Amino acid sequence: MKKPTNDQTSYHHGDLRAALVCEGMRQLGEEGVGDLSLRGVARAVGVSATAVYRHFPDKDALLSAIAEEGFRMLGQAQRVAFSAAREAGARAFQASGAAYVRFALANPALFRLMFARPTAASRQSDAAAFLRENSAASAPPGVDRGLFALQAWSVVHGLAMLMLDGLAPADDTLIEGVLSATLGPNC
Amino acid sequence: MKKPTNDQTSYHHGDLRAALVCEGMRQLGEEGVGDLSLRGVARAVGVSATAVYRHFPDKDALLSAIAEEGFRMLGQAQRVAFSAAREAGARAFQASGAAYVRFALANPALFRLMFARPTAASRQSDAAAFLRENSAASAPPGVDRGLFALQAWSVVHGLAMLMLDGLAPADDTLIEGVLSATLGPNC
DNA sequence: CCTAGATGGTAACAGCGTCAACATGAAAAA
DNA sequence: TTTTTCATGTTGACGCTGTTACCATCTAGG
Repeated sequence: MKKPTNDQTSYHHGDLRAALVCEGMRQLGEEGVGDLSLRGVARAVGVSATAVYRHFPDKDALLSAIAEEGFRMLGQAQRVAFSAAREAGARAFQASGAAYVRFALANPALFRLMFARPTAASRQSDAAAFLRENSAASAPPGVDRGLFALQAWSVVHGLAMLMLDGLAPADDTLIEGVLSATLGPNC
Repeated sequence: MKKPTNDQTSYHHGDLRAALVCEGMRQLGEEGVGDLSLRGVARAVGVSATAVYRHFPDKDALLSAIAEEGFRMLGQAQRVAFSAAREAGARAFQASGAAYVRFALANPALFRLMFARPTAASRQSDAAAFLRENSAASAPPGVDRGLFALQAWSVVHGLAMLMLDGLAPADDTLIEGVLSATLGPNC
């Protein structure tokens, strides 16, 4: 058979690496980052703990892989929101910012994991690239593009974190309000 | 003797709780949050691991106490920067914002710990109170005070996080630039 | 067909957070 | 002063964790 088998009877798993990342992502949806154990993920996938080491050098690498997948999801959420906006330009950019915050609120543990690691491969992430590219469309004239992008990113990231910590109410109207105030009243 | 003894010979420690928080804070300055173990802190203080449980119900409580101390330090850093500013009002408020970011950069692991826990007693923290109180002085007229405070907090918090993760260069000029752009050009 | 290498499992290690049971000593009660 | 009490510290143990060394199995290529 050419396709990888998924039978429980087969000795080899087929695509264990993907299964581990997937299961890890799933467990992040139910518990916090601290409750995520290498052994637990392996157990859930139905494989011995040490099998993980055939695909990841250590636990941290597995977490990084999960985080990387998270960044991919976040980037896509931003792009979807951007495209879905009726008007292009500044308004669409704000929509992508709101999507950023909403993603964090919808996936608290994952979002925390993504940014909780200095080791992370988050540099030059998908989400970051999106922000840098599209912020220019919304930057007011005469303002440094890079500075504006960083400012926008800071606001959405900070707002997401504060709402995640319960330091600000996770209110959709509030998100729009803060973003409008930051990105300029011309929205 | 009326004073608590600090001799290594004495069975009772004197003020173990404070010593544990202090040592935990110290270790946070050298390693990451993940490398901080209850046993390790107890060992460094020269006490058995289970002695910790006379002062904290579990490890999480110890971490929360450390975080709480961190919030106290952060609040003070903001107040100092605010007072040190020559002009009062908006300019001083911006200075306190810059102090917020610099505190995060100076104490990366501590800052991460402070905000990495949904369980944290970070609600109604010292730093938060300061922001809410003093943001009014800098809010442009006609803008909702609460919204402005949240926006300002989001920017400094997000900027701190991004710089901590290496997603933005930890540049002092950059901090001032982003803050100026956000808090209004009237600074 | 057979062999080599990728992918899996077993057993064991030290370290972790935590609990139950016991020891100590300082301060209140006698 | 003597006695008792109770907060504080210790020992030993349990199950769990990440990780390693070594062995088993399957599958692809000669």
